[in-house]
Amino acid sequence: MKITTWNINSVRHRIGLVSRFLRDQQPDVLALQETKVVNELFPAEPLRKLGYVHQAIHGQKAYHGVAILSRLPFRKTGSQDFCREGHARHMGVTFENGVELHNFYVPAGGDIPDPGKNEKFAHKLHFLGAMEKFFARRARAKSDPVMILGDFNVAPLEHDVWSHRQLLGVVSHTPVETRLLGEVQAAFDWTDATRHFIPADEKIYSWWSYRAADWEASDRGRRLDHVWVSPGLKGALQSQTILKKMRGWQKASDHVPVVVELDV
DNA sequence: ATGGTAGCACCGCTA
Repeated sequence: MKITTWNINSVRHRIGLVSRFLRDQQPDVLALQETKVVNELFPAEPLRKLGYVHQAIHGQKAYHGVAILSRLPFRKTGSQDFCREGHARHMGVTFENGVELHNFYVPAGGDIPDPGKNEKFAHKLHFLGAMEKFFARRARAKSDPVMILGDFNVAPLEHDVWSHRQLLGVVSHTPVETRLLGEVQAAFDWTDATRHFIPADEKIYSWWSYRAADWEASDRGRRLDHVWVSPGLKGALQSQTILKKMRGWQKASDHVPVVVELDV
């Protein structure tokens, strides 16, 4: 299975880029975040024509929104309420081969890393806590084939950001967030597919701000997008790729896709 | 220390 995740920052604005990506990469599955569109206006038809006839979409007007597009049929689909604000931030599917996939768009959390002063940051911490609880309590065995992916909006490791020291106080890399994401990871013994293949002391990013004059020259990125697999799928990991060059495409999203191949 | 860009919806919000 070739599985991909991409924060698209408006699927309607970038439907041409999505099509190009699907033609180039031919993934079995594409999980999108920030689709920014209600289900009725989701561009289902062009994606169907490319072979992605199985679509589990969960959108809302203007903000957030997630979708799972697949060439492989689903046995089951559904979105859980991890989000106390009622945002469209999760979609889950189970494939016919038994692999279960959860697509998350974790709240960005605003600018001030203090849950007492910033309600958006409090919400982000609550959402991560809900993820931790969901996987800590779930009945399904860790030996089962489960994966979670998406825009987690947290860069957990020192070399997931361009400057660990300068970002310790910046939302996405604060100790409270990285500790909490670590608890989510420990709750199901998840393996971080990117770091399974890329050493922890090597810098790697999936997001570069739109605000840089030259994103590539300054290279002040962060690794916010993740693919995690259960202990039952760890042995099936074949490769991971972060498609940095796509940040340079015309009309690019500020995030690039993460591609993971599994032998299942 | 500041402000820089982008998308959507509406003249601000979220990222």
